[in-house]
Amino acid sequence: MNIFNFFEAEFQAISNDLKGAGTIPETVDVSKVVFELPRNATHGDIACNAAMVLAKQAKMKPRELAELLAGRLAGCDGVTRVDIAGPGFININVEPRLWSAELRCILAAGTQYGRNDRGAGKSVNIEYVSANPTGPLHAAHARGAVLGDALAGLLEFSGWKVTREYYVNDAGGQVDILAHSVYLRYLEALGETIDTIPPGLYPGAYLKDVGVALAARDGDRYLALDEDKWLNPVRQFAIDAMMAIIRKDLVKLGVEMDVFSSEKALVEGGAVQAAIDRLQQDGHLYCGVLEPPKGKEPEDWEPREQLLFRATAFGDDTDRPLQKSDGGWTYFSSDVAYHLDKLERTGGRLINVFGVDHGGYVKRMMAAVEALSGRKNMLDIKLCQLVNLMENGKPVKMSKRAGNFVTVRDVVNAVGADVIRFIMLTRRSDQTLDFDYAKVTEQSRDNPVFYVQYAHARCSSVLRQAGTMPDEANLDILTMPAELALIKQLVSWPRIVVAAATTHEPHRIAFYLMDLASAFHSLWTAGRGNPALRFMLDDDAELTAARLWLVKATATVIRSALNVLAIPARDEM
RNA sequence: GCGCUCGUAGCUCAGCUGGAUAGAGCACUAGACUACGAAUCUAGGGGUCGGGAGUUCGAAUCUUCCCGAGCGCGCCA
Repeated sequence: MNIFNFFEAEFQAISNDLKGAGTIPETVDVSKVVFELPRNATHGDIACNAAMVLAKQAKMKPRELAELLAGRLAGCDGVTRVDIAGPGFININVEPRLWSAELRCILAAGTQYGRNDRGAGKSVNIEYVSANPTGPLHAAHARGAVLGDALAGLLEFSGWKVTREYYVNDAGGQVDILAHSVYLRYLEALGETIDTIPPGLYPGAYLKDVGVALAARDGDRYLALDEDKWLNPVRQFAIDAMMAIIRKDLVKLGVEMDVFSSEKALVEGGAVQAAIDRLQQDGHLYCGVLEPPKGKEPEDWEPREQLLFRATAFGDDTDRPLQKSDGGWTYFSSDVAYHLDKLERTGGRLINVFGVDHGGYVKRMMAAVEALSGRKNMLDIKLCQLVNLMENGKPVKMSKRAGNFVTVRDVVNAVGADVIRFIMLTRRSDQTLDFDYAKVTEQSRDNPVFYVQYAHARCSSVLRQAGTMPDEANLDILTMPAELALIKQLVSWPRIVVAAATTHEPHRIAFYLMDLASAFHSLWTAGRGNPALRFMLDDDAELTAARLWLVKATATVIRSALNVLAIPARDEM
């Protein structure tokens, strides 16, 4: 039993008791009452906000209610003192044994410590990366990849049934351009001289290999054909080649998708028409003329009547067109179909990880999912800000026009997947992030990956030197402030998981790991100045045993948290 | 013009969905080394949380209006 859950359960009993006695009304809602570690350690071991949260409902003054509750809480097992402070905080001090009991839970659970069942086995679909199949993943894609993947690990750790999904935009104009670009390289492979790649086509050298491979497989059969004859096979070949590259890049990053969904298959299977029929039936569509956007009117704007989705009924700023002037579907309408497909397949919630450049797309997608599902909050969209690649503080130059950009593969080869996975989570996802090659491989406090891994390596080092672990230890004797500070940090892990999972914010795990590492490094160094604080003591086998278990628990929690991020812990640096 | 994401220490950023005297790291100052028990740690100075108004016991957090930055705004995806 988690110490916080213990007090929450005790509080539940106390409030029921008070309700029964008529001291507080039956209707009082205690769901916002929390027991937590106070920010300031001088405020005791555990703080409770109940008096402030419930004062209005109970029609009592916060301090008065606090007095009442404090009296009851003082009677709970292990409580040594209860104070009331500030506007009505109830600060509880407990016997150290309550903390060491938690330590035993950690050791019993191993790296499963922190897991919870909030998801209750329900399905959630996370769509991320979904880069166009027109080239290798570039560095900016890595952030979305890591965010989505960490989120997936986090939600699994919280009891959700997670599907990791990549949406392949293999229909539409971009892949036609790809096909034309590859066709040029194909001609080149067959001996024709290509001076310059015409503007509008993909100039990247990575397409040369694709042209060569196409020539090797199919020979010169497309040479004399008209475009409408070669376009389909060349396009398919190119898309397959690009997706093979992208999958390899993802594997290098440690990302393994469960599902790759094809836009082309969706469209050809009639899913768009089906989705539109569905919206039509439910009365969400109409034909109308859109106002041009104010302030920035496109030069070629022509008012025209078109099929529109009534997105404004679901909070969007304007209604959204579903059909292009040439009669084809807009990207939005195939995306509507795709989200309907995901809703039906998943039978649960959806999460999309988008780049910031798709920010303007969020409202209409939320609107569409609400219209399709008939429910709010079925879709959460995480926007991923830009990554600035740096080398010793200076931006890395990239020339898009020449087609040479820094790829995910380049970065993985330079610094390793573990470093990328961690560093990408050292900022909130909606904050821009500087990724400095030099700094992220530095072996110092400046580099959070190193700092965390080093803490784990130090734990391993101690355990190595100790040899075998003592079978039993009296953990109740771990009572020094620095020890208790570390234990409290360890005990926080399950709550971090819950908070990060419910807010869909995996960066909290990275920050937690840094805090935990800091608490451990601090305790470690304390032993330097004061030999009595060392983990292994020649003259005190009992304390040594207890401290070894503390070290073991620390390593366990670090490993558990790194596991969620799919980063292996290291035993040596 | 409208919308989205932001604005927190000199710099880079957290802030547990409204809680206590707003926290870290870097840098700066002063200290601690028998190197996997110094790749680290301890202590110190440093703030009008962009600005105004509002909501309430209580606001960095919620509402609203300004200022500033980035992104987006039918027939690209």
